[in-house]
Formats: sequence, C-alpha cells, structure tokens
Amino acid sequence: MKLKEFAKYLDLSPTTVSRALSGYPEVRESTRKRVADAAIRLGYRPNINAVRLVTGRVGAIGILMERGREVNFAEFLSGMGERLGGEDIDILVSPIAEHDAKEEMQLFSRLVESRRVDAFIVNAPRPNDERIALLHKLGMPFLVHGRSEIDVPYAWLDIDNEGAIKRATAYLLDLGHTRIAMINGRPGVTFSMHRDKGYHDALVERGLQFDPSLVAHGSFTDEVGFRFARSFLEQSPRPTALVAGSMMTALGVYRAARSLGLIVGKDISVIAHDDVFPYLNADNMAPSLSTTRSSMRAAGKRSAELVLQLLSGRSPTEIQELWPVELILRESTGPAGTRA
Amino acid sequence: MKLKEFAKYLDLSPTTVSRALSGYPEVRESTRKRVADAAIRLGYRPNINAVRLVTGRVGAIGILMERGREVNFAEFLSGMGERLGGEDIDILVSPIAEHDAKEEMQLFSRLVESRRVDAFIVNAPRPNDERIALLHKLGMPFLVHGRSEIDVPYAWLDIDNEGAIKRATAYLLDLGHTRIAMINGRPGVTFSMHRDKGYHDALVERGLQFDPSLVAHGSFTDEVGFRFARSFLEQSPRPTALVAGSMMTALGVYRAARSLGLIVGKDISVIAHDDVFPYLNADNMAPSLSTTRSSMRAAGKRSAELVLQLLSGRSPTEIQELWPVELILRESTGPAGTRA
DNA sequence: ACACTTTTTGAAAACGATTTAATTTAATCT
DNA sequence: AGATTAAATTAAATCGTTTTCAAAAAGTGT
Repeated sequence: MKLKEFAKYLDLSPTTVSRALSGYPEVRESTRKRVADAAIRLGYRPNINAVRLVTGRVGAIGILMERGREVNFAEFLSGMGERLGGEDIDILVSPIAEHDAKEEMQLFSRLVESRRVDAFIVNAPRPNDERIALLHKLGMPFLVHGRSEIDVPYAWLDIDNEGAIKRATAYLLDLGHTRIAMINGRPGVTFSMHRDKGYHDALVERGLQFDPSLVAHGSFTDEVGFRFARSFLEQSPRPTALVAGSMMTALGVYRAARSLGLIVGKDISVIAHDDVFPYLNADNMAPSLSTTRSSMRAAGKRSAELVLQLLSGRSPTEIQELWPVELILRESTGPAGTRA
Repeated sequence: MKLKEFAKYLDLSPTTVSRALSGYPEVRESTRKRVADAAIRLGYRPNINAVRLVTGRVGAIGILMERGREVNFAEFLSGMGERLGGEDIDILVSPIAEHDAKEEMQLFSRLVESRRVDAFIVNAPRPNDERIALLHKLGMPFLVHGRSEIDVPYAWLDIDNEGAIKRATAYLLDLGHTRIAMINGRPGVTFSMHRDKGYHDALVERGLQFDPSLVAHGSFTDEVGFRFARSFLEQSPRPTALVAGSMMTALGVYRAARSLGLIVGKDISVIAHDDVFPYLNADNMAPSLSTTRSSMRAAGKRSAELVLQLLSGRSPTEIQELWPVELILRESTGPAGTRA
C-alpha cells in the first residue's frame, strides 16, 4: 500500500500521515494515534527506497570483511548488532579477498563512491591507510577500529595493544624470563606494530637486548602458531616464554609445546591475546591460558554507538577512545627456570 | 553530479545517457563510448537510491546472524562474498540475539516487511520454521541453507548431514566400536535432527541398541565439547568412540581425553564434523582429526549463486541441492579395544 | 528522390516518499 | 466579539533516476 492510498483511507493528507508516523511534534496526538493504529492494522510501511531517495540517507553502515579475519570480524559484527538492534540501520558487509591491494582499493572506492552506506567502519588499518585518505577526501563519515598514522583527522576506537603487550612482557620478565619470543599478527597493520613496540620497549626498559629473531608475524591461525612456536622452541637456548597474538595462535603454541614434550606453565610460559570468543575459553584450556583480554564484541557495540554519534553530527576529532586491556593471569605462566 | 547535469555536459538527453550506462542495445556504439569515458572522467555515478526507487530493486540480500553461530556464519558470508564480488549486490547482515523466539520473529518480520532486501537466506532452519512460512506468505524470494519440514515449497541447499554421520558412525562400527557417543549441535534445529537420525540408523542397521544417554546436544563450543566428553568418558563402561559436531567441540573432546589420561586414536576414537576453517585445521591437530568435511565457504558461495538465480526468475522448487560430505580418515580413529 | 525500415535520440511520466511554504482551524487575550 | 497567536493540516515541489511512447535521424531498396 502506498502513502497516498493510506492517507486517503484515513481522510488525511499524505503530509500529515508522514509526519504522524515519523513522530513530528506538529500533529495532534489523537491524529497520530489514529494513524499509527491504522498503519499497523493495514500493514502500511513507507517504501524504503523512496524514503532514502528523499532524505538522502541510506540507513546502513558499511564494513569490510577481509578474508582471513572472519573470526574476529564475526564477533565485532555481533557487537554492532547489539547496539543497532532498535535503530533502523542495517549493516552492510562487503567481503573482500585482500589478494591484491590495488584491487582491494578499487572495490573500496566503488563501494564508497556509490554511497550505499551512510558511514563506514574501517578495520585493521595500516599506518598509511589509503582507505582512510579516500573516505576523508570524499567526506564520508567513518570510524576506524584501530589506529593509523595517516595525516588526516579521523574518529577511532582502539585497544591499547602496545600497553597490553608491554605489560604482558614485563610480567614475564618479572617472573625471571629473559628469552621471550613473540608470535605477532600480520606484518604491516598498525596493531601488530603497536604490539611490536610494547614488546620491544618492555625488554629495553629492563636493559635487555631486543632480538628480532625472537619475533614472528603471521595471521591468527592455529597453523601459524604451531609452526613458529616449533621453530622457536627448537632453538637453543630455548625461549622460556612466549607471547601469542591470539587464541588461535595459542592453540598452535600449546600443540607445539606438547609435541616437544614441554609443559606449558613450567617449561614454557605462554600469554596470548584473547578477543573473547564464546566458543573458545582461555579458562578452559589445559593448562588455563594467561591472557591479555579485550572483548571484540564490546568494541563492535561501542563502534556502532560512535558511528551513530558521528551521523548525528558529532565531530570526528572528538572521537578517540583508547581502551585499556586486562591482563589475566592463569596457569600458563610461571617462574622461569623451574624445569628448563 | 546528477544525471541531468551530466547529460547536459554531453549534450545528450538523460534518457540516452542512462541507456548508454546500463548497456541497452539501442544506443550507438560511439555514443556509448563517449558517455562511458565521460562518466569515468567526471566521476558520475547514478544515485543509488533513485535507481532503487524506480527499479523497485534494493540490490541486497539479507541474512541473519544468530548469536552463538558467528564462527560458521563468518565463513558462509565470506563464501557469499566470493560470488557477489562482481555483482552490484550487497549483503545485509542483521545480527540477532535468539534469546526470545517471539522477539526474534518480530525482528524478522520487520526486516522482511520493510523490504530492505531483494531476497533472504535463512540459516539453521527448524523443522517447522515460522520464518520460512512468513517469507513464503510475503512472496519474498529466499533460499534456505539447510532444510525444514514445513509444508511450503522453498529453495534449499543443504549438506547430507544424515548420510555423513551415518557413514562416520558405520565406520566406527566397522572398527569394532560398539559404545559410540555423539555430541551433536543444538537441539531443535533440523541439521541436528538429521545427524541424530544418521547416528541412530547406523547403529540400528547393525542390530545395535540405540542408547539415548550416549547422545548430547549443545552449541558448537569448546566448552560444550569438554563437558559432555568428560561426562561420557567417565561412564563405565566407557564409550570407545565419539562423534563430535564441530571442530570446536572436538577441541573440547581432545582436552577432556587428555585430562583423563586417554589417548585419542587409541583409547578413544574421535570423528568430528569440519566446516573447514582457515584458522583451525584438522590435519594439524595432535593427533590429526578424522572428519566429515564440507566447506561452509563453498556453501556460502553456491548459496549466493542460487539466490541470484532465484532473483532472475528461476523457480524455487527447482532449487534443491543436497551436497555429499567427505569422510576423511586421519589418526584420531583406530580399532576398538587396542588399549581399553 | 521517394517511400519504407531500422537505428538513435528525447520529452515526459512514473517511482513513493519528505518537506517547505501556505492555509485552515483552534486557542488565547483584550 | 474581534484581533492575535498558536496549532494542525495540506498543496505542491522535490529527491534522481528509469522507462514508455513518440519523434528524429540514418539506411535501404527501387
């Protein structure tokens, strides 16, 4: 049913009906009630495309899903959903392959320029991220989940990766560990670099030498965790502690330790970063896994909120949130030298 | 820039320009070229909302993301993206909480009735799924990923859960196992029921008694896997084999076995269903895990294709694909009685 | 050069809402 | 009651395309 017919049925003008439904103040309460009731009864709903054309708003937030990052992404998305539930705003997901940086950027441009969304969320930014430059240039509102080093103002929400890893590393140092390895995330993205820095600084501040051969980079998979952990643990002298980039990585690390007959928490201490997945719990691992913890879901929820604020006019430069990260100690960390 | 201005610049009518860009045959090749070049040069793009209003198409496929199923979902989504890459069609994700079935259904109605999408994909259907009934009633094209038992015609793509689990169970029986436990998915969804049936039939066809106390249901998490595996493995007589619903479940199962000093592949044989995640590989587990395997990503890709066909007029009743499931034998399965 | 097709192009009418500016109705004040 | 102000309603313009139907231009065959 169209507005026109619906209005005629109510013996009102389309104008009044439209206003009544959108909650404008200048329509009499009794009229509004009458309209609202009839709308439900007759099942009238404004044609969304017409609304969008005339208001210029699309009613959607865009977000890219990069191949290989689906796990974290899903949690983030779920968090967004929590906030966006009541709002009349959809989430538009564009899965991309990330094979080719140029191709990726082209897809991105098309997506942004065709204005299918009111705002964007940029994930896993790089230090000099073209996407951010483009969004800024085009005047499309956007929030960066993470940080970049690019020279344009932008709104962001990030967790304190540097501080978290620094603290984790320092804690391992406190336990007496001196050879500490790290399996970080993919190279080139800002958050990996922040973690590198946290690790590096913790060592240097204690007067220890930074040894680049103890740091590896790779995606957050069981496989990467296993491979690098094996190669670290086969070195001699063997590292006595290991910082892992994710829960998946940690699974691989545990497996590698086990395969070498090493006991996690004794022969090798492990701390991993935990994005808090409902299906994989650090407490439940054996031994339970010490983690730096920050909920991806919570970040998604808050990001949605911030984008909403952005859309209602808040200045991007005011939106800069750096979340602290918890350090949760469990059984996978212990004093150095107990058995090694 | 608007079509009108753009057309004026080219000294053509909006009509011709529109046609040239949409590839209609009745525009001269030289004209089309001129228009296309200018469009790129000046960066003209049709306003998407105007296009949608006039064509009546939204250019989006809707899909629900249920809380707790994010892992699988992300893979599926990623697969959809592979197919939808070139098309001008977005994926609209609505995360839902699944707390309350009534609430869920309301959200769903709102989503469907407001026609923000051209088609829907329904995931994890139940035997009598109201969502399917609603979509059918409203005439919204949709594809079910999985199957229902509802009495309306619908397009579906499913994997042969029943056959897969039947084969897995039969294989374990062939190895001499007689007490085989199963940790299945959530109760109430069709695919869990199909798996139950496969398990049940395999036993019964060999003349074995079906023992309901050996079957558990729960979500696909490490935690659920652990808890149920523990309780199964503490029974006496202890089951000598276990069928697990997912890779996450299997992680919990492995942990439970380890915690009881049991060796997977010797004391307890394990087969799990593997949706093929890039971050968790059955080959890499220790011992490597025998699986029934079917790629969730491939299903997503194919689903997108089928929805596209649906949108271009193919009849829903013609679309019914049942995919076979591979059984991959690795080290986690072995003959019964070796050590027990 | 003429009549007749076939190609190309264009004018104007949708598509279905929101919103501005104008008008009517009701309320308030002397 | 009449003038003034405030509240409620509406007519008409607008958003930016696509598409129908008609007209102009270009070919074709005699």
